[in-house]
Amino acid sequence: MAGNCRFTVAAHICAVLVLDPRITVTSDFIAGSVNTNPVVVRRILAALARAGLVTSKRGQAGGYHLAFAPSEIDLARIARAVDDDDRLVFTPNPPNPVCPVSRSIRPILTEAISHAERAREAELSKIRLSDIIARRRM
Amino acid sequence: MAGNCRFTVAAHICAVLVLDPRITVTSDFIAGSVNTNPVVVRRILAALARAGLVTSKRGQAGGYHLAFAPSEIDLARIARAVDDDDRLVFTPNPPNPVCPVSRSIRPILTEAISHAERAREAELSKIRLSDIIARRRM
DNA sequence: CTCATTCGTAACTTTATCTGTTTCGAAAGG
DNA sequence: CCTTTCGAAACAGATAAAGTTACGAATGAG
Repeated sequence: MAGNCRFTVAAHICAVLVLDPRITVTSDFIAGSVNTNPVVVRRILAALARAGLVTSKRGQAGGYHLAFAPSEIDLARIARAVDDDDRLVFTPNPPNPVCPVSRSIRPILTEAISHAERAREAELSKIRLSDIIARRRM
Repeated sequence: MAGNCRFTVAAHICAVLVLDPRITVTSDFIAGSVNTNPVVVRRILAALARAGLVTSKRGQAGGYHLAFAPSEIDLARIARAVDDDDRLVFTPNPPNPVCPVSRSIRPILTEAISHAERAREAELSKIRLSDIIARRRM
């Protein structure tokens, strides 16, 4: 698996939190919707909380809330919250200083990849939680 | 490691092949530039050959050639050749049919991710091998 | 105050993937 | 014939993700 499900699970979790914003939702309830373990859900929610997208409360009647209106949270924000910032894209081996390609290719590719990631994020930012809720089958 | 170095290594390999298109380059030589094992290089080259981007010849004076002019190969083409098509983005667990979010979120996210990937590819396609060679330090 | 509930987090297992390596057969040519 | 070189399988080690167990800390109900 050269990837992970954190982004889609995080989006799913956020969508559940939107369903009825008045209710404090427990990780146990969300785990039922996502069909996984509550600790897995709490791990994702911890990342979302670190990014300021959700708030949490412990104890009885505790659980999670969205920190923003559904129209203020887009998919790019969710992706940034749960995606690993420094994914390995270059071999850890040092470049061969004798080879002209080796000497110069990294900054060129770094720039290209950075532009590509920005384009990807821009596209994800077009979809907001409010759009997802509007399009769901009831 | 939630990722791999195949794309950057593949781009590096292609750039080496461009250096002098008259020469048939061995995986051993390329491995020296990339600073890794020849078998690793051949694995990447096998993917590039499957995509039709390079040709190979066995035996003495054997090795690899680009199948197209450097101006006809862009980074998106290289990425498509070596990237896993069906990366895991959804949890393998079945959706919970009782939950309205669970029932409807996958197609919505699938579409959003597909648009985002298209935007990423479009950006990568702007850089061609000829651009990379033109920008290298000699 | 006590106790049940719930989050926060660490630790561990299982599984999957990537990279590197060894090995060997097949093709190609000197 | 024999060296070179690719093609591909097989394996080890490292890393990461997902799931699970466990337990402490916070919170509020009674």
